[in-house]
Amino acid sequence: MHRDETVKLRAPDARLKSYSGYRMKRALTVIQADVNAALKPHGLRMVTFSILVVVCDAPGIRQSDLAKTLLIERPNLVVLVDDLEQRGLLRRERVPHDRRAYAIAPTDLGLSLCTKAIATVDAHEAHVTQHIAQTDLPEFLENLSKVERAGVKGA
Amino acid sequence: MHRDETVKLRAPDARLKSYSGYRMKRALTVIQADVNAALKPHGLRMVTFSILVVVCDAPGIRQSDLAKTLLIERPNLVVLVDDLEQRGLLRRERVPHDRRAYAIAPTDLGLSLCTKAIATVDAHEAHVTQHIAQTDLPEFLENLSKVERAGVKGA
DNA sequence: TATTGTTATACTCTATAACTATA
DNA sequence: TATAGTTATAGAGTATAACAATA
Repeated sequence: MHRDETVKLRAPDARLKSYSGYRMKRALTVIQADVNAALKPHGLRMVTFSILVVVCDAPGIRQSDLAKTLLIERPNLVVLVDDLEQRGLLRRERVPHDRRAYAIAPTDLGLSLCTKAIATVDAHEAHVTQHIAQTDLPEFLENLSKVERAGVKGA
Repeated sequence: MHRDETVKLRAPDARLKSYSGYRMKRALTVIQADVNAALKPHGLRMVTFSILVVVCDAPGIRQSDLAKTLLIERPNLVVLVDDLEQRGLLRRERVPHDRRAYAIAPTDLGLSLCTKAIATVDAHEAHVTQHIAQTDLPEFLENLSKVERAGVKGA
């Protein structure tokens, strides 16, 4: 075993750690796998959970507004809504005065699943942020949004 | 135009915004597209940049340690290293006393590209964090690592 | 038996062009 | 002309099983 030098060397990614994008990617990789595992019993992933929550919170939202809200390209949203619709969690209804558009609304099944899934994700969120002081949490969340706003799409 | 109600309504994703994973995903989507665009002239993406930086910073690192460091599955790393090797940016060298392993080292070309790419990404990082107070930045980065450590893989 | 690098594979995510039907 | 939803497609990212060579 020539490799264990006892002396603790500088981490190979020490330089990368100065980049917020690198830290964010690592953190997200870990907790997304985690939340997806937590949502699996509900038959949901992080994306489909997000869609369900928005539709339950803003029933009748247009599909295109849903895409804009979640930063999902419209073509990619189609199959996701298809999936949730086929499982009876939400419905595509026609918009009265615009026959191009669809209003997305939750079914009773969708609403009840949403409530359960939210409880699961809330518990998970508490776990994820356990090492951050409660008082620092709002600032942390706000800083994440500040980073988002600094991107080209937000500027 | 029946839809503009003048009254500013609650954002449809208001509830989702209480989740760090949701905010992180949004922020990362935006800035990753941004940094990838900035790295494109160098022929690099965020992943390949990360690999190059680690290899330049820890020349001779084993391929498997590189994978562990960057949270990349070994099979997925192979093609990435292939790409950088074929472009003459790094080399696979044999490890003296373990003929299974490869030590990855940068070429002169790789070292010089790395220097240039780091300058690009440093400038980009300054832009990304422009809305965060300088004094808050270390805490923000540390909180991202705290989230990572809270994940199953780190606990 | 375990580990290193590899191949093959599959599923998800992201992004763009182009079509249709409406406006 | 422009927009909403859709189809098709391609490129990335992520994950697992299984193999050969070596420890």
